[in-house]
Amino acid sequence: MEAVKTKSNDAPRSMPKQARRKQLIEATIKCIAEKGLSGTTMADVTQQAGLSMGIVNLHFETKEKLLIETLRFISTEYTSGLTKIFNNEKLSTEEKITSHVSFDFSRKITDRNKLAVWFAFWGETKSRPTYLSICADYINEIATNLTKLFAELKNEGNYTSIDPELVCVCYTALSDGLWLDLLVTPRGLKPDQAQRVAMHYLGTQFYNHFSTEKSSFRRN
Amino acid sequence: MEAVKTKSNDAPRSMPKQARRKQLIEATIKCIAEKGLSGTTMADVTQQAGLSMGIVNLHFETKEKLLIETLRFISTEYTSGLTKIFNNEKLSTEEKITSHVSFDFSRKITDRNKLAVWFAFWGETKSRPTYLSICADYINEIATNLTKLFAELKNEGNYTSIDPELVCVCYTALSDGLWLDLLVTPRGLKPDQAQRVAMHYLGTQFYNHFSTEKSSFRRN
DNA sequence: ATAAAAAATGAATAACCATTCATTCGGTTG
DNA sequence: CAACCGAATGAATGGTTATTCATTTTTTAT
Repeated sequence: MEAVKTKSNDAPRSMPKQARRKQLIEATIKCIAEKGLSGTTMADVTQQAGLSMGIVNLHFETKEKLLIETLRFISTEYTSGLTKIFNNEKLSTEEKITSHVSFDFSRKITDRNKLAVWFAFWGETKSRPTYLSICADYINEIATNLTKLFAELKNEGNYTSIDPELVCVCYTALSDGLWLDLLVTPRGLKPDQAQRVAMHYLGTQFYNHFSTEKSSFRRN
Repeated sequence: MEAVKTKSNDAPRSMPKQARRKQLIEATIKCIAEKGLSGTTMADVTQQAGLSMGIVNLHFETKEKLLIETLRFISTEYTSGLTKIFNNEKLSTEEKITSHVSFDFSRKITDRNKLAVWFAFWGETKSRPTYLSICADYINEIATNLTKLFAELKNEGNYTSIDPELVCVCYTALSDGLWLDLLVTPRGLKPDQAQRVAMHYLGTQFYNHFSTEKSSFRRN
Protein backbone atom coordinates (compact mmCIF):
# COMPACT_ATOMS: atom_id res chain seq x y z
CA MET A 1 0.00 0.00 0.00
CA GLU A 2 2.81 2.39 0.78
CA ALA A 3 3.48 4.34 -2.34
CA VAL A 4 6.59 5.85 -0.88
CA LYS A 5 9.54 3.48 -0.69
CA THR A 6 13.01 4.82 -0.22
CA LYS A 7 16.29 3.04 0.25
CA SER A 8 15.89 1.63 3.72
CA ASN A 9 12.99 1.27 6.12
CA ASP A 10 9.32 2.15 6.08
CA ALA A 11 9.74 5.57 7.60
CA PRO A 12 13.29 6.42 8.46
CA ARG A 13 13.62 9.62 10.36
CA SER A 14 16.45 10.57 8.10
CA MET A 15 14.07 10.87 5.18
CA PRO A 16 14.62 14.24 3.52
CA LYS A 17 12.07 16.90 4.34
CA GLN A 18 10.84 17.03 0.79
CA ALA A 19 10.12 13.31 0.71
CA ARG A 20 8.16 13.40 3.92
CA ARG A 21 6.06 16.23 2.55
CA LYS A 22 5.37 14.25 -0.59
CA GLN A 23 4.39 11.26 1.49
CA LEU A 24 1.89 13.36 3.37
CA ILE A 25 0.51 14.90 0.21
CA GLU A 26 -0.02 11.47 -1.28
CA ALA A 27 -1.77 10.35 1.86
CA THR A 28 -3.98 13.43 1.54
CA ILE A 29 -4.90 12.54 -2.03
CA LYS A 30 -5.90 9.07 -0.95
CA CYS A 31 -7.97 10.43 1.92
CA ILE A 32 -9.78 13.00 -0.19
CA ALA A 33 -10.63 10.26 -2.67
CA GLU A 34 -11.86 7.93 0.05
CA LYS A 35 -13.62 10.33 2.40
CA GLY A 36 -14.14 13.52 0.43
CA LEU A 37 -12.60 16.90 1.11
CA SER A 38 -15.07 17.67 3.86
CA GLY A 39 -14.53 14.27 5.43
CA THR A 40 -10.77 14.09 5.68
CA THR A 41 -9.33 14.88 9.07
CA MET A 42 -5.76 15.32 10.18
CA ALA A 43 -6.05 12.01 11.97
CA ASP A 44 -7.08 10.35 8.69
CA VAL A 45 -4.16 11.79 6.78
CA THR A 46 -1.50 10.97 9.34
CA GLN A 47 -2.86 7.48 9.86
CA GLN A 48 -2.94 6.90 6.10
CA ALA A 49 0.70 7.95 6.02
CA GLY A 50 1.49 5.65 8.92
CA LEU A 51 2.69 8.53 11.02
CA SER A 52 1.55 10.34 14.13
CA MET A 53 -0.90 13.14 14.72
CA GLY A 54 1.33 16.16 14.98
CA ILE A 55 3.29 15.46 11.85
CA VAL A 56 1.26 17.59 9.46
CA ASN A 57 1.58 20.67 11.59
CA LEU A 58 5.30 20.04 11.79
CA HIS A 59 5.72 19.94 8.03
CA PHE A 60 2.89 22.14 6.75
CA GLU A 61 1.95 24.32 9.70
CA THR A 62 -1.80 24.00 9.17
CA LYS A 63 -4.31 21.75 7.50
CA GLU A 64 -5.26 24.47 5.06
CA LYS A 65 -1.65 24.77 3.91
CA LEU A 66 -1.46 21.02 3.42
CA LEU A 67 -4.52 21.21 1.20
CA ILE A 68 -3.07 24.06 -0.83
CA GLU A 69 0.15 22.14 -1.32
CA THR A 70 -1.85 19.13 -2.40
CA LEU A 71 -3.62 21.16 -5.07
CA ARG A 72 -0.29 22.61 -6.13
CA PHE A 73 1.15 19.12 -6.32
CA ILE A 74 -1.40 17.73 -8.76
CA SER A 75 -1.39 20.95 -10.76
CA THR A 76 2.36 20.83 -11.12
CA GLU A 77 2.37 17.17 -11.99
CA TYR A 78 -0.09 17.90 -14.77
CA THR A 79 1.47 21.03 -16.22
CA SER A 80 5.03 19.75 -16.02
CA GLY A 81 4.04 16.66 -18.00
CA LEU A 82 2.47 18.82 -20.67
CA THR A 83 5.29 21.33 -20.73
CA LYS A 84 7.74 18.51 -21.33
CA ILE A 85 5.77 17.48 -24.39
CA PHE A 86 5.44 21.04 -25.62
CA ASN A 87 9.18 21.65 -25.31
CA ASN A 88 10.24 18.37 -26.86
CA GLU A 89 11.90 19.48 -30.08
CA LYS A 90 12.00 15.97 -31.47
CA LEU A 91 8.24 15.96 -31.88
CA SER A 92 6.35 17.42 -34.79
CA THR A 93 3.36 19.64 -34.10
CA GLU A 94 1.03 16.79 -34.88
CA GLU A 95 2.94 14.46 -32.54
CA LYS A 96 2.87 17.03 -29.77
CA ILE A 97 -0.88 17.23 -30.01
CA THR A 98 -1.40 13.47 -29.97
CA SER A 99 1.06 13.20 -27.07
CA HIS A 100 -0.90 15.86 -25.24
CA VAL A 101 -4.10 13.89 -25.67
CA SER A 102 -2.43 10.63 -24.69
CA PHE A 103 -1.13 12.30 -21.57
CA ASP A 104 -4.55 13.68 -20.70
CA PHE A 105 -5.94 10.16 -20.66
CA SER A 106 -2.93 8.30 -19.33
CA ARG A 107 -3.16 6.12 -16.24
CA LYS A 108 -1.23 8.65 -14.22
CA ILE A 109 -3.70 11.41 -14.93
CA THR A 110 -7.00 9.55 -15.03
CA ASP A 111 -6.32 7.78 -11.73
CA ARG A 112 -9.69 8.12 -10.04
CA ASN A 113 -8.12 9.21 -6.78
CA LYS A 114 -6.58 12.18 -8.48
CA LEU A 115 -9.71 12.97 -10.45
CA ALA A 116 -11.62 13.08 -7.17
CA VAL A 117 -9.08 15.57 -5.85
CA TRP A 118 -9.37 17.81 -8.90
CA PHE A 119 -13.12 18.01 -8.64
CA ALA A 120 -13.02 18.45 -4.88
CA PHE A 121 -10.89 21.56 -5.28
CA TRP A 122 -12.79 22.86 -8.27
CA GLY A 123 -15.91 22.69 -6.18
CA GLU A 124 -14.35 25.04 -3.66
CA THR A 125 -12.71 27.56 -5.99
CA LYS A 126 -15.60 29.97 -5.70
CA SER A 127 -15.12 30.31 -1.96
CA ARG A 128 -11.33 29.98 -1.78
CA PRO A 129 -9.41 32.63 -3.73
CA THR A 130 -6.17 30.74 -3.21
CA TYR A 131 -7.52 27.64 -4.93
CA LEU A 132 -8.90 29.77 -7.73
CA SER A 133 -5.61 31.49 -8.38
CA ILE A 134 -3.68 28.22 -8.48
CA CYS A 135 -6.18 26.86 -11.00
CA ALA A 136 -6.15 30.03 -13.08
CA ASP A 137 -2.38 29.83 -13.34
CA TYR A 138 -2.16 26.34 -14.77
CA ILE A 139 -5.18 26.86 -17.01
CA ASN A 140 -3.63 29.91 -18.63
CA GLU A 141 -0.28 28.26 -19.10
CA ILE A 142 -1.74 25.24 -20.81
CA ALA A 143 -4.17 27.23 -22.94
CA THR A 144 -1.39 29.40 -24.29
CA ASN A 145 0.71 26.43 -25.32
CA LEU A 146 -2.14 24.42 -26.76
CA THR A 147 -3.50 27.32 -28.77
CA LYS A 148 -0.04 27.78 -30.25
CA LEU A 149 0.06 24.14 -31.30
CA PHE A 150 -3.32 24.37 -32.99
CA ALA A 151 -2.27 27.55 -34.78
CA GLU A 152 0.86 25.81 -36.03
CA LEU A 153 -1.04 22.81 -37.28
CA LYS A 154 -3.50 25.11 -38.98
CA ASN A 155 -0.66 26.67 -40.95
CA GLU A 156 1.12 23.43 -41.69
CA GLY A 157 -2.04 21.80 -42.92
CA ASN A 158 -3.44 24.79 -44.75
CA TYR A 159 -6.68 24.70 -42.87
CA THR A 160 -8.39 27.95 -43.65
CA SER A 161 -11.41 28.16 -41.43
CA ILE A 162 -10.03 26.97 -38.13
CA ASP A 163 -10.01 29.23 -35.06
CA PRO A 164 -7.16 27.88 -32.89
CA GLU A 165 -8.42 29.60 -29.79
CA LEU A 166 -11.88 28.14 -30.23
CA VAL A 167 -10.44 24.68 -30.74
CA CYS A 168 -8.35 25.07 -27.59
CA VAL A 169 -11.34 26.09 -25.49
CA CYS A 170 -13.41 23.30 -26.96
CA TYR A 171 -10.78 20.61 -26.56
CA THR A 172 -9.98 21.66 -23.00
CA ALA A 173 -13.62 21.68 -21.97
CA LEU A 174 -14.14 18.32 -23.64
CA SER A 175 -11.20 16.85 -21.82
CA ASP A 176 -12.39 18.15 -18.45
CA GLY A 177 -15.85 16.82 -19.12
CA LEU A 178 -14.50 13.42 -20.03
CA TRP A 179 -12.62 13.37 -16.75
CA LEU A 180 -15.91 13.96 -15.00
CA ASP A 181 -17.34 11.02 -16.89
CA LEU A 182 -14.44 8.83 -15.77
CA LEU A 183 -14.97 9.96 -12.19
CA VAL A 184 -18.72 9.62 -11.79
CA THR A 185 -19.54 6.78 -14.15
CA PRO A 186 -16.64 4.38 -13.69
CA ARG A 187 -18.74 1.64 -15.26
CA GLY A 188 -19.06 3.71 -18.40
CA LEU A 189 -16.22 5.06 -20.46
CA LYS A 190 -12.73 3.71 -19.95
CA PRO A 191 -9.75 6.07 -20.32
CA ASP A 192 -8.83 4.77 -23.77
CA GLN A 193 -12.40 5.24 -24.97
CA ALA A 194 -12.41 8.75 -23.58
CA GLN A 195 -9.22 9.40 -25.46
CA ARG A 196 -10.90 8.27 -28.66
CA VAL A 197 -13.75 10.68 -28.04
CA ALA A 198 -11.27 13.50 -27.67
CA MET A 199 -9.52 12.49 -30.88
CA HIS A 200 -12.88 12.32 -32.59
CA TYR A 201 -13.30 16.03 -31.93
CA LEU A 202 -9.82 16.91 -33.14
CA GLY A 203 -10.57 14.85 -36.23
CA THR A 204 -13.49 17.13 -37.04
CA GLN A 205 -11.08 20.07 -37.12
CA PHE A 206 -7.87 18.65 -38.52
CA TYR A 207 -9.40 16.05 -40.78
CA ASN A 208 -6.18 15.50 -42.74
CA HIS A 209 -4.15 14.78 -39.63
CA PHE A 210 -6.37 12.91 -37.24
CA SER A 211 -8.23 10.15 -39.01
CA THR A 212 -11.77 9.63 -37.81
CA GLU A 213 -11.45 5.88 -37.63
CA LYS A 214 -14.63 3.99 -36.79
CA SER A 215 -14.92 4.32 -33.05
CA SER A 216 -15.27 1.12 -31.08
CA PHE A 217 -16.47 2.64 -27.87
CA ARG A 218 -19.51 1.57 -25.96
CA ARG A 219 -21.16 2.63 -22.73
CA ASN A 220 -21.84 -0.05 -20.10
CA MET B 1 -42.63 49.08 5.73
CA GLU B 2 -43.49 47.24 8.94
CA ALA B 3 -47.19 47.85 8.50
CA VAL B 4 -47.38 45.78 5.35
CA LYS B 5 -48.50 42.28 6.04
CA THR B 6 -49.26 39.82 3.32
CA LYS B 7 -49.53 36.11 3.45
CA SER B 8 -46.23 35.73 1.64
CA ASN B 9 -44.34 37.52 4.36
CA ASP B 10 -40.78 36.81 5.43
CA ALA B 11 -41.41 33.65 7.31
CA PRO B 12 -45.00 32.92 8.18
CA ARG B 13 -45.31 29.77 10.21
CA SER B 14 -48.16 28.68 8.05
CA MET B 15 -45.80 28.24 5.14
CA PRO B 16 -46.35 24.76 3.73
CA LYS B 17 -43.75 22.21 4.71
CA GLN B 18 -42.55 21.92 1.15
CA ALA B 19 -41.89 25.64 0.85
CA ARG B 20 -39.87 25.76 4.05
CA ARG B 21 -37.77 22.88 2.81
CA LYS B 22 -37.15 24.68 -0.45
CA GLN B 23 -36.17 27.81 1.43
CA LEU B 24 -33.60 25.84 3.40
CA ILE B 25 -32.28 24.14 0.29
CA GLU B 26 -31.81 27.47 -1.41
CA ALA B 27 -29.99 28.79 1.64
CA THR B 28 -27.79 25.72 1.45
CA ILE B 29 -26.94 26.40 -2.18
CA LYS B 30 -25.93 29.93 -1.33
CA CYS B 31 -23.80 28.77 1.57
CA ILE B 32 -22.03 26.07 -0.43
CA ALA B 33 -21.23 28.66 -3.08
CA GLU B 34 -19.97 31.14 -0.53
CA LYS B 35 -18.15 28.92 1.92
CA GLY B 36 -17.64 25.64 0.14
CA LEU B 37 -19.15 22.29 1.03
CA SER B 38 -16.63 21.69 3.79
CA GLY B 39 -17.16 25.17 5.16
CA THR B 40 -20.93 25.33 5.48
CA THR B 41 -22.30 24.77 8.92
CA MET B 42 -25.84 24.36 10.17
CA ALA B 43 -25.55 27.78 11.74
CA ASP B 44 -24.60 29.25 8.36
CA VAL B 45 -27.53 27.68 6.59
CA THR B 46 -30.14 28.62 9.14
CA GLN B 47 -28.82 32.14 9.44
CA GLN B 48 -28.82 32.51 5.65
CA ALA B 49 -32.45 31.42 5.70
CA GLY B 50 -33.20 33.87 8.51
CA LEU B 51 -34.39 31.09 10.78
CA SER B 52 -33.21 29.46 13.96
CA MET B 53 -30.69 26.73 14.62
CA GLY B 54 -32.88 23.72 15.13
CA ILE B 55 -34.89 24.22 11.98
CA VAL B 56 -32.87 21.99 9.69
CA ASN B 57 -33.12 19.04 12.02
CA LEU B 58 -36.83 19.64 12.24
CA HIS B 59 -37.31 19.52 8.49
CA PHE B 60 -34.48 17.26 7.31
CA GLU B 61 -33.48 15.28 10.38
CA THR B 62 -29.73 15.59 9.73
CA LYS B 63 -27.27 17.76 7.89
CA GLU B 64 -26.34 14.90 5.60
CA LYS B 65 -29.97 14.52 4.54
CA LEU B 66 -30.21 18.22 3.82
CA LEU B 67 -27.20 17.92 1.55
CA ILE B 68 -28.67 14.95 -0.25
CA GLU B 69 -31.92 16.82 -0.81
CA THR B 70 -29.95 19.77 -2.11
CA LEU B 71 -28.24 17.59 -4.68
CA ARG B 72 -31.58 16.07 -5.59
CA PHE B 73 -33.03 19.55 -5.96
CA ILE B 74 -30.56 20.79 -8.51
CA SER B 75 -30.61 17.47 -10.32
CA THR B 76 -34.35 17.56 -10.59
CA GLU B 77 -34.40 21.17 -11.67
CA TYR B 78 -32.01 20.29 -14.46
CA THR B 79 -33.60 17.08 -15.68
CA SER B 80 -37.14 18.37 -15.47
CA GLY B 81 -36.21 21.32 -17.64
CA LEU B 82 -34.71 19.03 -20.23
CA THR B 83 -37.53 16.53 -20.07
CA LYS B 84 -40.01 19.29 -20.77
CA ILE B 85 -38.13 20.14 -23.94
CA PHE B 86 -37.80 16.53 -24.95
CA ASN B 87 -41.53 15.92 -24.52
CA ASN B 88 -42.65 19.11 -26.22
CA GLU B 89 -44.38 17.82 -29.33
CA LYS B 90 -44.51 21.24 -30.92
CA LEU B 91 -40.76 21.22 -31.41
CA SER B 92 -38.93 19.57 -34.28
CA THR B 93 -35.93 17.42 -33.54
CA GLU B 94 -33.63 20.21 -34.54
CA GLU B 95 -35.48 22.67 -32.32
CA LYS B 96 -35.35 20.28 -29.41
CA ILE B 97 -31.60 20.06 -29.71
CA THR B 98 -31.08 23.81 -29.91
CA SER B 99 -33.46 24.27 -26.98
CA HIS B 100 -31.47 21.71 -25.04
CA VAL B 101 -28.28 23.66 -25.69
CA SER B 102 -29.93 26.97 -24.84
CA PHE B 103 -31.15 25.49 -21.60
CA ASP B 104 -27.70 24.16 -20.72
CA PHE B 105 -26.31 27.68 -20.92
CA SER B 106 -29.29 29.62 -19.64
CA ARG B 107 -29.00 31.98 -16.70
CA LYS B 108 -30.88 29.59 -14.49
CA ILE B 109 -28.42 26.76 -15.09
CA THR B 110 -25.14 28.62 -15.36
CA ASP B 111 -25.74 30.58 -12.18
CA ARG B 112 -22.32 30.36 -10.55
CA ASN B 113 -23.82 29.47 -7.20
CA LYS B 114 -25.38 26.38 -8.66
CA LEU B 115 -22.30 25.48 -10.67
CA ALA B 116 -20.33 25.57 -7.43
CA VAL B 117 -22.83 23.18 -5.93
CA TRP B 118 -22.60 20.75 -8.84
CA PHE B 119 -18.84 20.58 -8.64
CA ALA B 120 -18.85 20.36 -4.86
CA PHE B 121 -20.98 17.24 -5.04
CA TRP B 122 -19.16 15.75 -8.00
CA GLY B 123 -15.97 16.03 -6.00
CA GLU B 124 -17.49 13.85 -3.31
CA THR B 125 -19.16 11.19 -5.43
CA LYS B 126 -16.27 8.80 -5.06
CA SER B 127 -16.66 8.69 -1.32
CA ARG B 128 -20.44 9.01 -1.06
CA PRO B 129 -22.39 6.23 -2.79
CA THR B 130 -25.63 8.16 -2.32
CA TYR B 131 -24.33 11.15 -4.25
CA LEU B 132 -22.99 8.86 -6.94
CA SER B 133 -26.29 7.11 -7.42
CA ILE B 134 -28.24 10.36 -7.66
CA CYS B 135 -25.81 11.57 -10.31
CA ALA B 136 -25.86 8.29 -12.21
CA ASP B 137 -29.64 8.48 -12.38
CA TYR B 138 -29.92 11.87 -14.00
CA ILE B 139 -26.96 11.22 -16.28
CA ASN B 140 -28.54 8.09 -17.68
CA GLU B 141 -31.90 9.71 -18.16
CA ILE B 142 -30.49 12.61 -20.09
CA ALA B 143 -28.10 10.51 -22.15
CA THR B 144 -30.93 8.26 -23.29
CA ASN B 145 -33.06 11.16 -24.46
CA LEU B 146 -30.25 13.08 -26.08
CA THR B 147 -28.93 10.06 -27.95
CA LYS B 148 -32.42 9.51 -29.29
CA LEU B 149 -32.55 13.08 -30.57
CA PHE B 150 -29.22 12.75 -32.31
CA ALA B 151 -30.31 9.46 -33.89
CA GLU B 152 -33.47 11.12 -35.16
CA LEU B 153 -31.62 14.05 -36.64
CA LYS B 154 -29.19 11.64 -38.25
CA ASN B 155 -32.06 9.97 -40.04
CA GLU B 156 -33.89 13.17 -40.94
CA GLY B 157 -30.73 14.73 -42.35
CA ASN B 158 -29.38 11.64 -44.04
CA TYR B 159 -26.10 11.84 -42.25
CA THR B 160 -24.39 8.53 -42.88
CA SER B 161 -21.33 8.46 -40.71
CA ILE B 162 -22.64 9.85 -37.44
CA ASP B 163 -22.60 7.77 -34.25
CA PRO B 164 -25.38 9.27 -32.10
CA GLU B 165 -24.04 7.71 -28.94
CA LEU B 166 -20.60 9.16 -29.54
CA VAL B 167 -22.05 12.59 -30.24
CA CYS B 168 -24.06 12.37 -27.03
CA VAL B 169 -21.02 11.48 -24.94
CA CYS B 170 -18.99 14.18 -26.62
CA TYR B 171 -21.62 16.90 -26.32
CA THR B 172 -22.31 16.07 -22.67
CA ALA B 173 -18.65 16.12 -21.74
CA LEU B 174 -18.18 19.37 -23.61
CA SER B 175 -21.08 20.94 -21.83
CA ASP B 176 -19.80 19.84 -18.41
CA GLY B 177 -16.34 21.13 -19.25
CA LEU B 178 -17.74 24.48 -20.31
CA TRP B 179 -19.54 24.70 -17.00
CA LEU B 180 -16.22 24.24 -15.30
CA ASP B 181 -14.83 27.05 -17.40
CA LEU B 182 -17.69 29.31 -16.33
CA LEU B 183 -17.08 28.39 -12.71
CA VAL B 184 -13.33 28.75 -12.42
CA THR B 185 -12.57 31.46 -14.95
CA PRO B 186 -15.46 33.88 -14.58
CA ARG B 187 -13.39 36.53 -16.36
CA GLY B 188 -13.13 34.26 -19.37
CA LEU B 189 -16.04 32.79 -21.29
CA LYS B 190 -19.50 34.14 -20.76
CA PRO B 191 -22.49 31.81 -20.93
CA ASP B 192 -23.49 32.88 -24.42
CA GLN B 193 -19.98 32.34 -25.68
CA ALA B 194 -19.90 28.91 -24.08
CA GLN B 195 -23.15 28.16 -25.86
CA ARG B 196 -21.56 29.09 -29.15
CA VAL B 197 -18.68 26.72 -28.46
CA ALA B 198 -21.16 23.94 -27.86
CA MET B 199 -22.99 24.74 -31.08
CA HIS B 200 -19.67 24.81 -32.89
CA TYR B 201 -19.23 21.14 -32.01
CA LEU B 202 -22.73 20.21 -33.08
CA GLY B 203 -22.07 22.06 -36.30
CA THR B 204 -19.18 19.74 -37.05
CA GLN B 205 -21.56 16.80 -36.88
CA PHE B 206 -24.82 18.12 -38.29
CA TYR B 207 -23.37 20.59 -40.75
CA ASN B 208 -26.61 21.02 -42.65
CA HIS B 209 -28.58 21.93 -39.55
CA PHE B 210 -26.30 23.95 -37.33
CA SER B 211 -24.48 26.57 -39.31
CA THR B 212 -20.90 27.16 -38.23
CA GLU B 213 -21.19 30.90 -38.29
CA LYS B 214 -18.00 32.83 -37.65
CA SER B 215 -17.57 32.72 -33.93
CA SER B 216 -17.19 36.02 -32.17
CA PHE B 217 -15.95 34.72 -28.90
CA ARG B 218 -12.84 35.90 -27.14
CA ARG B 219 -11.12 35.06 -23.85
CA ASN B 220 -10.44 37.90 -21.43
C1' DA C 1 -62.66 32.75 22.69
C1' DT C 2 -60.31 28.72 24.20
C1' DA C 3 -58.04 24.61 23.68
C1' DA C 4 -55.24 21.59 21.16
C1' DA C 5 -51.84 20.95 17.66
C1' DA C 6 -48.12 22.33 14.97
C1' DA C 7 -44.05 24.96 13.99
C1' DA C 8 -40.16 27.26 15.45
C1' DT C 9 -36.78 28.65 18.81
C1' DG C 10 -32.12 28.66 20.85
C1' DA C 11 -29.59 27.46 25.02
C1' DA C 12 -27.45 23.32 26.42
C1' DT C 13 -25.12 19.12 25.23
C1' DA C 14 -22.05 16.01 23.37
C1' DA C 15 -19.13 14.75 19.69
C1' DC C 16 -15.54 15.94 16.83
C1' DC C 17 -11.26 17.76 15.39
C1' DA C 18 -7.12 20.94 14.52
C1' DT C 19 -3.38 22.33 16.98
C1' DT C 20 0.04 22.39 20.73
C1' DC C 21 4.07 21.00 23.12
C1' DA C 22 6.46 18.26 26.65
C1' DT C 23 8.54 14.09 25.81
C1' DT C 24 10.72 10.31 23.22
C1' DC C 25 13.39 8.53 19.55
C1' DG C 26 17.24 7.99 16.27
C1' DG C 27 20.97 9.47 13.89
C1' DT C 28 25.24 12.08 13.97
C1' DT C 29 29.44 13.89 15.69
C1' DG C 30 33.59 14.33 18.18
C1' DC D 1 30.45 5.98 23.80
C1' DA D 2 28.29 10.17 25.29
C1' DA D 3 26.30 14.29 24.30
C1' DC D 4 23.64 16.68 21.15
C1' DC D 5 19.97 17.92 17.99
C1' DG D 6 16.45 17.65 14.76
C1' DA D 7 12.52 14.67 13.76
C1' DA D 8 8.54 12.48 15.38
C1' DT D 9 5.14 11.32 18.83
C1' DG D 10 0.50 11.49 20.92
C1' DA D 11 -1.98 12.91 25.09
C1' DA D 12 -4.02 17.09 26.37
C1' DT D 13 -6.28 21.41 25.04
C1' DG D 14 -9.55 24.41 23.32
C1' DG D 15 -12.41 25.80 19.76
C1' DT D 16 -16.08 24.44 16.64
C1' DT D 17 -20.28 22.38 15.32
C1' DA D 18 -24.30 19.01 14.78
C1' DT D 19 -28.00 17.68 17.39
C1' DT D 20 -31.40 17.71 21.14
C1' DC D 21 -35.45 19.16 23.51
C1' DA D 22 -37.91 22.03 26.93
C1' DT D 23 -40.09 26.20 26.03
C1' DT D 24 -42.39 29.71 23.25
C1' DT D 25 -45.08 31.26 19.39
C1' DT D 26 -48.49 30.70 15.95
C1' DT D 27 -52.19 28.36 13.61
C1' DT D 28 -56.27 25.60 13.48
C1' DA D 29 -60.35 23.45 15.33
C1' DT D 30 -64.23 23.61 18.28
